[in-house]
Amino acid sequence: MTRELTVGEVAKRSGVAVSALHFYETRGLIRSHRTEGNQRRYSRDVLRRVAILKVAQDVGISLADIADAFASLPDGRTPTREDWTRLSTAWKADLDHRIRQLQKLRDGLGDCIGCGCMSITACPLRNREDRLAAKGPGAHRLVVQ
Amino acid sequence: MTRELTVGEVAKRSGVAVSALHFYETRGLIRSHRTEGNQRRYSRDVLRRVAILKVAQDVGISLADIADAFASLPDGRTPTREDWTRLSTAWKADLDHRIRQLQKLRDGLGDCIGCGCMSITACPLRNREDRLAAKGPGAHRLVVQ
DNA sequence: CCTTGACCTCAAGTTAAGTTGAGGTTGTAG
DNA sequence: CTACAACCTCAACTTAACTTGAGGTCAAGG
Repeated sequence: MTRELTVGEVAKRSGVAVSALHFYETRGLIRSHRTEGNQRRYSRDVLRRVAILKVAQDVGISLADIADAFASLPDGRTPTREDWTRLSTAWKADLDHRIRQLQKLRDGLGDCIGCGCMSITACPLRNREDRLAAKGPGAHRLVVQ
Repeated sequence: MTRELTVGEVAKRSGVAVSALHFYETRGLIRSHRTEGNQRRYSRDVLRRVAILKVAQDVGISLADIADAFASLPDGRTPTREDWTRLSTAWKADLDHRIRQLQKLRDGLGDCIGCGCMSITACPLRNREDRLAAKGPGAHRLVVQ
């Protein structure tokens, strides 16, 4: 019952495609070992990894950043409660930050988009507009759902 | 002083690259008219459009969706306060929704990632895990910063 | 007039996060 | 022992949102 899982089983249980699991593996997000016949076998905690991966991804964290966070998890053994807690703490700060940003935006929009305040210097949107000039052309922005 | 703007000026003021402005134009997000010598000229309200575009993009709204929203803006004339307010209202609902989702996630993570509750059926993460199987392989997810 | 910087178009390249397909192997059920 | 589903690898394709480059035009200063 606490048998190891095949890719197909993990795919079914976690809701991601087999090809996505292969891909995550190349990115170091999950690991597996192989049977005699070269087929992947996963230990059960891969399910938790994938679940957390998806949740993080949904809130706009890139796979690269998730990989960085996962790097703090132990390599050889199944993560303990403490290991996950460390991650949780890191995520929580990030989520708090994102929530604050969204709230700022929502409130800024409520006050500003329709208010005609583009002409006054106090408007967040207007500020944004002229301040960002410094950033100039840069790298691609990420994409998230 | 209320002269029209060149691409370079808009780029500098709005903090996006000239190439990005060209690109937005092909996507119908902004418009310009041409001088005798075929150079673009923008009316001042393009600055507001771009500012809002970037803000919306930052919170994870795709250009396609932004274009949809912008489609409700008047074609010929400069948008009025009412026009922007309509947009603002649409954004606000979306932002509220996103904020609620993030909060749910943050709280869920706080309770769940480190709690070892993967084994009990009440855990949001665990539920997510097995419920999503229905979705199966699907379209790409978007990417946003 | 000529140079120099800003513009123009169009095609091709880039990154993220996967998917799709071809060609071949494994494992299990009948 | 033979189907047939599930697995394997590797290369190529996809989408979003741009950037980069090539090859050529426009405009303002000296």
